[in-house]
Amino acid sequence: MGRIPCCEKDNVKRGQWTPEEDNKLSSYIAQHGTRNWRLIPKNAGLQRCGKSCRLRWTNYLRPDLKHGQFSNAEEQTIVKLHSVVGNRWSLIAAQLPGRTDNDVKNHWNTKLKKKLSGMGIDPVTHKPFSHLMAEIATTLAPPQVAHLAEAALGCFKDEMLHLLTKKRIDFQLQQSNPGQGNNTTVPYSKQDEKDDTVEKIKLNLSRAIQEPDMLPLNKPWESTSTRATSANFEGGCGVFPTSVTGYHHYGPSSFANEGGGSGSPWSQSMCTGSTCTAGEQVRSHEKLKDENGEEFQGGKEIKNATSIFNTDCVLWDIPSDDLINPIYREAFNNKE
DNA sequence: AATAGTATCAACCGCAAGAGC
DNA sequence: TGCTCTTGCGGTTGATACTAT
Repeated sequence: MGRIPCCEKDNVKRGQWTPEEDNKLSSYIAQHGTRNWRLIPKNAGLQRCGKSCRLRWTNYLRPDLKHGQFSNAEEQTIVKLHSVVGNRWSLIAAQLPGRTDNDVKNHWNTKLKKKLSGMGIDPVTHKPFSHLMAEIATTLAPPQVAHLAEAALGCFKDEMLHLLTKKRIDFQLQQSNPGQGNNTTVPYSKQDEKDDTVEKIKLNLSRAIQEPDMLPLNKPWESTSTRATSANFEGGCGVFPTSVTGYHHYGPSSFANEGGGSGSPWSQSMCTGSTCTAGEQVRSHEKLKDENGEEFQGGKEIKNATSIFNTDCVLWDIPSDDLINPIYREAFNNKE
């Protein structure tokens, strides 16, 4: 028979809230609190679903909310946290007083994602993807590149292909004009040229081409052994699995050593094709282990999200200048 | 000035897990 | 232990505002 609806939809108003409705809800909650959202609309004289009331209150009416633009510092915080926890908007929002998960999510989707993408950084992995894909582009035929770009970077395929096209030209120019190859397309292209990670990835890409189906389906982190291991915290810091190089460290070191670390720049995209995020890899209810080997659970169980961030391995308990990708820093400093 | 395209963000949806019985 | 209800979450949608042509 399916799921029981949370309320009688026929008798429920939907869409934008009016000021009168806001007043009714606010004054009711001021008097009675927020216990039992199902009853609140009834008691407050609102023809709304309880869920809708809760959302309106938490995302808009709550008196402690900020409604203005995101500050530079807030944006930096979002980017940093997203690089560690992925799309765990509630966790990120918990670090930003006055901001809701919806705010953060919207801001990420409408502004920050594009900003990073425009900077040549994959917003999913927070790694500069251009140098890697350019390497691949020099060795593979375009259809293969397109296929792999899609598999590896999912929803950023278009941006990637754009960069690839540009990069291929740059590389060709570089090769034909040695010494003049001033590649300004994307930051970090020089720094990682010898990165053996690239070689490893290329090797795996070659294998992927031979077995195209493996890309979206191969989810090693779902296997019992890998899953268990990947959920562990190494030394108290987050370690994410990669199907290519073992583990990708998503802690300060990987920022400090951007692009030169042991992790695969595309490991996260690789893992689920188009929609994988760090958050999906450390699912909210997976058991995690802290540095003492004690289990805890991510996400919803952690009512006070700061508990994660106040451990000995506080990823951002470090001066932001030491932590954040220099590319980010530059971009944020140039923030319009 | 009109229209089309794009960006923004409030609101909705379904799912999953916790709480309580 | 299992069921129901409630709550929280992340993804998605749609209305509106804004910009370009």
